[in-house]
Amino acid sequence: MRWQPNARGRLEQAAIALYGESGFEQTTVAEIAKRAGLTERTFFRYFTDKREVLFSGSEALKTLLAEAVAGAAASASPIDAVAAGLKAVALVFSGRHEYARQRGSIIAANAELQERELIKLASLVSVVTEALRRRGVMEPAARLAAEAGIAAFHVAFERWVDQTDQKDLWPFIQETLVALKTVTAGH
Amino acid sequence: MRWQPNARGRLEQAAIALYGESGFEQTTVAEIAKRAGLTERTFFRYFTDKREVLFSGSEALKTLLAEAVAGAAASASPIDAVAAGLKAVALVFSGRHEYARQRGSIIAANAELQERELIKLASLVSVVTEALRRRGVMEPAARLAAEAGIAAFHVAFERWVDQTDQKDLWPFIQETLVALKTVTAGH
DNA sequence: AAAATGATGTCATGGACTGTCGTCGCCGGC
DNA sequence: GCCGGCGACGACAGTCCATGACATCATTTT
Repeated sequence: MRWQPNARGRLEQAAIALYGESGFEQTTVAEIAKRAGLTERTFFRYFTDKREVLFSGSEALKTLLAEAVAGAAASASPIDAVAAGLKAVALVFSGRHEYARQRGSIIAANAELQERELIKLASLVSVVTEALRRRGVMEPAARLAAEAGIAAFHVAFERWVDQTDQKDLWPFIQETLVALKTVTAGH
Repeated sequence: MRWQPNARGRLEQAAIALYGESGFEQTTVAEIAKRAGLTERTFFRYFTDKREVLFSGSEALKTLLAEAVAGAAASASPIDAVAAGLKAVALVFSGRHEYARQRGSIIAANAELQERELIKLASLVSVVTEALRRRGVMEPAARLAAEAGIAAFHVAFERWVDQTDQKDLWPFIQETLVALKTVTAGH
């Protein structure tokens, strides 16, 4: 075999390790590649940019979310369909609390990474909006339900990451959705 | 006088013009500086990066928003205080519809710019959250009201930009807030 | 066994950003 | 009025991210 297997995985591991050890800005792509036993050029064949290493999972999340929203009970209201989607997403994170925490602290330390995180969340909003539209929800309700749901998810996720007791993400999302409902009601 | 006045303004004008003419990625900082009669190095003395030119106004928006939320009637609910803040912001955009449209189309054409736009919106969320906290609103209500309000603003702003008839932004925000309330109510 | 394929390396280049230092008008103290 | 500091800018060199073009070579196909 001419090359070691799983080049992508090695790059990913090397990158996350270095981002954690030295910080995102301080680590160069050349260093990542070297630790993975590859070249800088090869890094960019697997990841479009230095940030994308930390976000490659988001594609799978999009399809999962889209399908779960689409598959919600036909009788479910828009926001409940979104909630069903978020529940499916929450399941994926069970047992990944520690990973989410590490990744979160890397991202929290760098503005560029926060930008990327936000655009990934925005792409989730798009996907959910589209799924709701297919369920027959009209604009702007579809977009707003998606925005509200993803915002709740975001807040709930941060709260979940910031504590150690509760393993499951879903209860956090549920609580947050209820709180959101209360707050938008206006009294 | 050794140099022409208003270096910053000239850079801003040059940049926006070039971004509009040739696209954001295609225009180099060297070109911008040259058109402004300055050097690349000077560009980076005024703007932290190539994108920031299009977002320098957001700082003023933050303070305006914070003060308007803080200054809302003491009896106002959290979401109404946010709405009061958004109303103040909306006023700023009266008469800037055309500018908003141009700027919006530049941003829509480039993912990096969308990332920056999103982080600026996120910073508005932070500011509003903080203002609500000072009003005595507890977490997570403060954060959620801020997220919901800014999401509504975002949606309303896009709708406002995408049409030509209605000059005022505020009615769009009002409608969107009502729609959000309906959608989060869940039926 | 020759040819196509695919993963990687090598080389070269452009462009964003940064550090450093030099220049030179301007301004305040004296 | 002279002088030294200050502020705004230019000049220059350097780093790193990112990408294109092409070479290499094991594996697979035919």
